Amino acid sequence: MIKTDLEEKLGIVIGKAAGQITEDEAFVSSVFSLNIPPERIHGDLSSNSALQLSKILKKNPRIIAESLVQILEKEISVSPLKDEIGKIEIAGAGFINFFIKDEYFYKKIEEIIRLDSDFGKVDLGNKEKVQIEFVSANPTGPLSIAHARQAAVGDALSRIMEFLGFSVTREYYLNDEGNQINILGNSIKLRLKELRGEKIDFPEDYYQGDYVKDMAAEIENLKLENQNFNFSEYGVKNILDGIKNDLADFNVKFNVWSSQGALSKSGKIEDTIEFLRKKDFIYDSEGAVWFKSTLFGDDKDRVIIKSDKSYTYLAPDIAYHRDKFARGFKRVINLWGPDHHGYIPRIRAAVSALGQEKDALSVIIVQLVTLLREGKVVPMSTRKASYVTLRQIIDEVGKDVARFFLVARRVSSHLDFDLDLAKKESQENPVYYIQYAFARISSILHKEKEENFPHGNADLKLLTNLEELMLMRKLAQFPLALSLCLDLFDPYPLTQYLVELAADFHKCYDKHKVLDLASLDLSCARLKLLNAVRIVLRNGLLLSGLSAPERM
RNA sequence: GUCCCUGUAGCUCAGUUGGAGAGAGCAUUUGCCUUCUAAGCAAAUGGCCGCGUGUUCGAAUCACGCCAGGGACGCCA
Repeated sequence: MIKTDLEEKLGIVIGKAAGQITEDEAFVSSVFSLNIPPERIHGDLSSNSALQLSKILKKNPRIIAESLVQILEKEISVSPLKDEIGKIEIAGAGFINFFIKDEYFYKKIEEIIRLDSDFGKVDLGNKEKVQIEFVSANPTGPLSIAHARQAAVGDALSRIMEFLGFSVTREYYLNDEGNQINILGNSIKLRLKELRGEKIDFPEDYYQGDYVKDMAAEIENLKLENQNFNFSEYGVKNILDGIKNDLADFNVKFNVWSSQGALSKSGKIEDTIEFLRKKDFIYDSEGAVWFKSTLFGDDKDRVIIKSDKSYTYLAPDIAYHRDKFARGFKRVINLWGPDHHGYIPRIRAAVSALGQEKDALSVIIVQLVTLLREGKVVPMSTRKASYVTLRQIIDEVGKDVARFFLVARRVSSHLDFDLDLAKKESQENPVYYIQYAFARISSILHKEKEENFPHGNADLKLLTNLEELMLMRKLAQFPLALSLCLDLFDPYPLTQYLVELAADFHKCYDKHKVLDLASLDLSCARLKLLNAVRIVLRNGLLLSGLSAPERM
């Protein structure tokens, strides 16, 4: 969790004070937390230390709070904190509330403007190499709304982690061999026959989508088929191009596309199995080869080579994960759909067997999206092709609306995406609420250039209205929102924060006119504040993968 | 049967990890543009936080048990 300098320093002082009361400093330093109180009148920071201590000391929390405050006031008066902390109050059951002096926030504004696009950047990652693998949809059909959610979440998370000092590689694992790919090739072949007038019987488990017919038509039109024509290869390449194109239009980029076919050819699967066999994590039984995953907490051992000598999906996947760590990643994050959740103990076992620490692998289950049209559930199945594609979503509701919608909720939440509602509400969509704030500021700053308000050295002390003070406080909380995203491995707290920031801005905008030649000094101070708001809004929008339009 | 996710306002969802009168957006109702973008602001209405028991000074939050919805439990990928 990121703490501001102020919180850090204050935390130490509270720890000391609590230590004096309990005579056990080591214990108390971990007990309390600093929070933001529910209402402004309660101050800017709140400590529950007295409530926590009352548990151990078996005394009335308010009495403990009073002794704590006495010590705190004394300590603070002789420390640098005296310039930043104002009033200290006891409220409620025994909360100790701190009021931060406005000077602290004026300095924050200066800091934001100075750091600009770097504001909020805290080096938590120390350039640690992190791999985030997401989407990884099989190249047997276009991306669906479920993939879109993974794409939006994975991309935003990557941006945030990069911003917080990690060296992030975004990777797409391409399952470009095996049964399903053969079926894809056969599906195209059969559609081509059909196109040429042959009577065919199209099996139910073949790919039913129109894109298969389209590919068949292209093969026919361009006369691509010859003796050695590989339908599967053609299908994979064609579909993959479409996937890449869709992702690019969704503002999602990958650094590495990993091919399972290439992995097979490299011999790394055999090497990995050999490695595990030497460690005695492998045995033969019933004509198959098994991985002793129970040694590492799995329910039962898993087959990696079937009795027909072909691999199960697990074999290349273990090799793939071995390869990830061999490439130097200290932390590997997989975004998977909920249908893979039963697979987690297996792959965790494999990673442990490969000699990696437990927390080197994080698996984030991105819950399903239920797509609704006119209030009815749209069924999703790649084989049956009765689903809505990412492309359609982008075309129908727009990239920003879709991305915001997909990223603004906890990944562990099931999500209802009503297409008609999304379109209908697009006028009132929260993403526009945020972008509108940015556009309004841009407009003022644009106008200011014509009229020339010299706000570079403006006196921020002139900002004393409640709305302005609230806005400044919200700006200072930006790093907190980012750190929450990192703690949860989920970008939604950032979008939440941006809505709040935009709301504080709109309130301020509505009440206080910025550009007024009659009160030049005040105008300049407000311009400086707006500049800081503009910077934070822009940083936040970009980290969420959303655009920051200057006009709307 | 076992495991995972979810259950909070009419709808979609937050609730900073156990704290202060339960919040936001949409929907409904009512005000506010001769002034920097009304894609905005202000206000009203709306709650057995799925149900029960327990732990605690304190529970939407933790534990246990139910109920409901979704998903996973292969020598498929």
